[in-house]
Amino acid sequence: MYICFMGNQKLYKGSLQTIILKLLASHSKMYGYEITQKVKELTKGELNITEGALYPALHKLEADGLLDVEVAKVGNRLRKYYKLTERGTKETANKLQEMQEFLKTMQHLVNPKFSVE
Amino acid sequence: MYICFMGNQKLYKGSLQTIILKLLASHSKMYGYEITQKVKELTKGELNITEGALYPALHKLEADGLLDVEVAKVGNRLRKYYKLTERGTKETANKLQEMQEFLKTMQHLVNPKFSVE
DNA sequence: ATTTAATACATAAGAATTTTATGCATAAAA
DNA sequence: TTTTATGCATAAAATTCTTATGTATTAAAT
Repeated sequence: MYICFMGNQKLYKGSLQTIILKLLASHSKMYGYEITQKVKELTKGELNITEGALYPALHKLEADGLLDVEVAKVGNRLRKYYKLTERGTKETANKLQEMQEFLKTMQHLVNPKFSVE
Repeated sequence: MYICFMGNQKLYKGSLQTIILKLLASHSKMYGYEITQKVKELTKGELNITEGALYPALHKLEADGLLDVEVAKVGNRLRKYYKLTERGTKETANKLQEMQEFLKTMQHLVNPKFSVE
């Protein structure tokens, strides 16, 4: 199921990596499907990460040495648990700082209070 | 000149249209180069809109009926002044609301205060 | 009992948006 | 007088995401 009904979904472009890293900084160990559900929950359904975006992103973060993977078998089903590497932890701090900067800047740019300057 | 040295430039992906529309809502009439300079000023150099992104974006907004264009000759040089159409004004309100929603959601997602839930 | 929905992974084609790289031209400043 | 700033434009490549599939197990609903 890949229902993306939100009109502003495209605003999230570029922030997926940061979201994943932040979640793993908070939860220490998560698997893909769990991440999608947690994001959906935390955003009250506003953001639905699709598998087509999530899995390639996880693979890239792993390839970049920011995540370690650990395969687990639950019942008869496969799970891939991801967690931050040391480098991943450092990079998370950087990305979160950049995100805060971005949010602050955008907040200022679109602030209804500022008019003609 | 297309110097984009900011590391988090990619976070702005998807928000260019909204930025342009908001500026035109505040300034009533602007030309392309002016927009790049105003954004650079307002963001203290954090965001540098490149021409390769700006001009196609302006053309698309015009094609979508959100902007009207008016050509002016200043000295011997050309300027294309853009302003919001009626539809553009409505769409700006929508996009700004979506942006506020996005910023609020992201703020919550990356808030350092929230940890394991 | 059996179909549907949820869980869990994956990838590939296409779309959208942006960066990078040019190109042209005028005006101001070094 | 060469460089920088102003002012427009487009095209190739990169990036990132959506959409569309594919496979398979488990739980829930009919």
